[in-house]
Amino acid sequence: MPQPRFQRRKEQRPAEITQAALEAFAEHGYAATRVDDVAKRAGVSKGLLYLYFKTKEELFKAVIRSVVVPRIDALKTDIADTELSAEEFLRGPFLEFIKKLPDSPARIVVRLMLAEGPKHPDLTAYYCDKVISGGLAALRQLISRGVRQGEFRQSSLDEFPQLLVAPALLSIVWRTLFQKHYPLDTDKLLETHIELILRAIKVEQGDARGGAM
Amino acid sequence: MPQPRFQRRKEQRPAEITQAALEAFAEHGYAATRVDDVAKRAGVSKGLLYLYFKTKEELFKAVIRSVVVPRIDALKTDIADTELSAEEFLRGPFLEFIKKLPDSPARIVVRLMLAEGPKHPDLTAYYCDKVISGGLAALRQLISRGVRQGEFRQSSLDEFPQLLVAPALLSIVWRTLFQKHYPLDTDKLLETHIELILRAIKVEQGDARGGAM
DNA sequence: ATACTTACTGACCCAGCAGTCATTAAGATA
DNA sequence: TATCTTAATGACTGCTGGGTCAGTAAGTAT
Repeated sequence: MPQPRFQRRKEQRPAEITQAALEAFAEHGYAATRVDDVAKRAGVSKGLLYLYFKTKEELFKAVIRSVVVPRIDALKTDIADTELSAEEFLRGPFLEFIKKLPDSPARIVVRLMLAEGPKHPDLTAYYCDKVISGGLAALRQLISRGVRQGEFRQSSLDEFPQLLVAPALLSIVWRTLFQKHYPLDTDKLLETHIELILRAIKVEQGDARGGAM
Repeated sequence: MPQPRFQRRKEQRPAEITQAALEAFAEHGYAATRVDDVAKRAGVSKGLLYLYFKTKEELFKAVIRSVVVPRIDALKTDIADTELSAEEFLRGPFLEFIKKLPDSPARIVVRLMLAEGPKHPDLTAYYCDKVISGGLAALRQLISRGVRQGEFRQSSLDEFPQLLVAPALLSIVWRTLFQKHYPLDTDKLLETHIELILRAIKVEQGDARGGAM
C-alpha cells in the first residue's frame, strides 16, 4: 500500500480550504455553496473542514479576511513609500492598482460583502476598519500632499476620496454582471477617469493647457 | 359571522406580493428570505403565492422588473423632453435623480442583482436591455448634445457615460454596508462629483475661471 | 335559496444540507 | 516494531424551507 489515503498537513490546510471556499463562493455565492463542495475542492473531508472552522459563517469570514488584508496593505505602503509626485502616482501605481481590481478576488469580495454583509455586522465592522478607513486615509493623504506641493488646487475631493475609486467599483460590478452581454473596456474607462479627475483638480498653469500625456 | 376570513382580490394580489417580497428581500437578501415570510407580509397564504408565482425564482424576477422599469423610463423621458442646457441638466434633474437612488428600491435591486444575477442569466440580460443600454444611451445623448452646442469639449466621457453614475453606485453600496459604521454625506459627494466632472469637460472661456454656481 | 366556480388556505411532504462523532490510519516517538 | 497522538474520514442526523394539494369558503349566477 504505497498510496497513503491522505496526508496530515495541519499547517497548510486552513489556507487551502479558504482558497477553495473563495472559488466556490465566486461561482455560486455564499448561501448556495455547500460546505461539502468546498471540502471536495480542497481535497478534504467535510469533517476536517469543521475541525478548522467552527461554522460555515466562520469560514466565510476567514475567506474575506484572507483576501482583503494583503491587498489594502500593499496600497497603503505604496502611497507612503513613493517618491513620485501625486499626479505621477495617480497616473502610475494607483491606476495600475485599480485596473487590477476587477479581475482580482476583490470582485468576489465585493459581491459577497454586498450580499451577506448586512447579516454579519462584526465582519462589516472589520472590513470598514481594515479596508475602508485605511484605504481612504491613504488616498486623502495623497491628495493633501498634492495640494500642499502646489500640484492640485484645493477642492472637495479630499473630503470625498471615495470618488477616486468609484469607477473601480463600477468596473467590478460590470465585470460581475454585464461583461458578457455588454463588454466594457474597464482599463480605458479607468484611464479616462483619472484623466478627468486630474483635469478637474490640477492647478492651471498660465501657459497652454496642452495635452500633457 | 360578519368577518370573512379573507377576500378574493385577484387583481391586486400580484402587486401586493411583489411589494412584500421587495421588503423581505431588502431585509434578508434573496436566499435567506422564506417564501412563507413573504406570504405573511402580504397577508396571504403560501399556497396563494404559489398560485401567482410558479417558483421563488419567478417571484424574484417579478420583483426586479417591478422596480426597474418605471425608474429608468422616468430618466429617459426627462432627458429627451428637457429644455435645459446639458450643464443645467446635469446640475439639476440628473443630480436629483442620482441623489434619490441610494434611498430608493434601486439600492435593494443592486444588492439583489449582484448577489443573484450570475445565477439568472436571462434576468441579467433583461436588466441589461432595460436599464443599462437604455440608461447609457440617454446619458450619451445628453453629453453629445453638450458637445454639439459648444458647452463641453470633446472628451472620452461620451465613450464612458458610466463614469457619470459610478459615484451613485458607490453611494448605494456605501449606504447598504457602511453607513452605520462610517457615515457619508452622499448628497454632498454626488454634488462634488458633478462639480468635478463639469470642471473637467466644460469648454474654457477666455475669461476668468471663477466660481460659476 | 341553491348550485357552481375558483381564489384561497394550511397541513403535509421530502430533498438538501449544516453540523456531529465514532472510527481509522498517518506519522511521530522511543 | 510496538505504542501513542491526533489529523482526517464519511456515514449519520435533524431541521429548515421550497413546493404540493385536498379541502374550504367567498363571491356569482340563476
